[in-house]
Amino acid sequence: MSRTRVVDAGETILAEHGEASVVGNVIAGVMRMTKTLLDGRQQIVGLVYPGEFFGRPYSETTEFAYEAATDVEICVIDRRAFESVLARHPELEHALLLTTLSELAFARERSLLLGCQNTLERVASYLLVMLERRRQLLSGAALESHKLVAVSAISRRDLAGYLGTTIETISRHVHYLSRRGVIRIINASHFEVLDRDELLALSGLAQDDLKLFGAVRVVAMPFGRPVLTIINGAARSEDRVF
Amino acid sequence: MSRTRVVDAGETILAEHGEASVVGNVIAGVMRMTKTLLDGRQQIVGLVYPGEFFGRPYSETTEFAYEAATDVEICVIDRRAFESVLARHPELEHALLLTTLSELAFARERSLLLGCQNTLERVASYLLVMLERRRQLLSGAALESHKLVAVSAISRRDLAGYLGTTIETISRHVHYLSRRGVIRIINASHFEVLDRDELLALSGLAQDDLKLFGAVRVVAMPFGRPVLTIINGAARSEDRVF
DNA sequence: CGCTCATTTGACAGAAATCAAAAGCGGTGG
DNA sequence: CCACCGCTTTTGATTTCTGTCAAATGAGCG
Repeated sequence: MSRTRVVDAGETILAEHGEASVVGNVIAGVMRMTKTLLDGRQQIVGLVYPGEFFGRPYSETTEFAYEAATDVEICVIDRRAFESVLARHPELEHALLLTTLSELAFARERSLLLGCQNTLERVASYLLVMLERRRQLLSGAALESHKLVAVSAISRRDLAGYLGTTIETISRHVHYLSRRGVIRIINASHFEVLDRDELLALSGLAQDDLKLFGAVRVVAMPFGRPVLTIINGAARSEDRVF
Repeated sequence: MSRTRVVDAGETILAEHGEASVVGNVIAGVMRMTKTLLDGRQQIVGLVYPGEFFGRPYSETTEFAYEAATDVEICVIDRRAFESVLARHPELEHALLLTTLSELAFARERSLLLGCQNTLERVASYLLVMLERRRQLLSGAALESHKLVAVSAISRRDLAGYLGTTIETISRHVHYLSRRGVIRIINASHFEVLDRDELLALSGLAQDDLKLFGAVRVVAMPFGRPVLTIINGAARSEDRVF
């Protein structure tokens, strides 16, 4: 029922306001979800990481575009076929509900970021999230606590689009954090976090706000080759529903 | 299993990062969902209108506060009791999934508003949404097309919090729209839209973006007294699942 | 009628976008 | 191995938008 596709960076998988023909999940690489204003201004409303679900079930059309932010390997299935699988497997539909509820909480968390954090706070928040993501991917044992490296998988341009700012502003703030000794710049996409507490303070977020990033974000789907499944922050590999 | 409560404007129904003890739906009035930064800055991440569902199923804690933006009448049920109802009624869980998917699309639409629309565009977008909401509530026959009145149910302060701006900025833009003849100010919360096309142009949104506001937002829950149920823009009253 | 609170209007300041130029980085080919 | 080219990132100067502070006006209400 499903098939694997490799898509080059920049290619569109589903167009904005187009037919919601397929759903699927990302195997490798990162997808971006974008919305565009009439004059061309564009906002990245979400990023889809390996193991995560993408697409729009139960709708004929998409609300935003799904594009490859990096070269991606994805597994796709016809949307209607997927819906009929869900109808036959309530436990899978339940899993999708849990994922969607988490995504919703996450999307609303982003309202806080875009609505009332300044750009320095946004950069700090992003670094904290990248750090958290990395800590989850590496299992507890493999993670040396003194090597707190935040890795940004996407281009600076996409990062700016995601944080609702510009590449210039991000550059300035990253270097400001470096000068203050909060981070060490390894290269344009790798940052060693020297003072996580300070970064948290600079983000303006409450400790509890970061818990959100450890929630269920991945739902193992009944198709595709095994992907990393993350459930409540505990990483397990090689999970497969069917 | 459920009970009706009346809550005064300003009261908190569920606290941020508190126990997600109950879920429910709004019968009358408007609730706001808020998140607060450590220094007190606050963002309204969502509004809950009559007939709409609120609360956080399948989580022990809330990600944001639910407060009464106006005096509200709500119907509440213990969260765990609700979850067990869902477990026994897959069709209800399915309905909740559809609602959650729509809410998610809506939350992401708001990322566009907060991330790359200027404050005038946000005000224009809000007026268009209020107009759309009103057109849906009034059935086709009752709606005189030449009376395009956008009604804001919430205080100016809450509106500012929702649009990620200030009351002063909103005031300036509303009066600018009035001077340009795009709207007529009836009073602080009622605006007659004189030129909907111009408002749409000023919002920067594509026509299709507004369709989103006509999607399923209400799920009839198996408790509470009958509420107005809106399904795909068609208003029906007195619907009840049980 | 006067009180309180919300809204409007004005002046000003600060944050961040924009525009422009320089520097850095990576790949290619001589 | 090094020079060259194109692209991304960084840095600087300037402008614009919008938030902040403060005062005036208006609406609602006892």
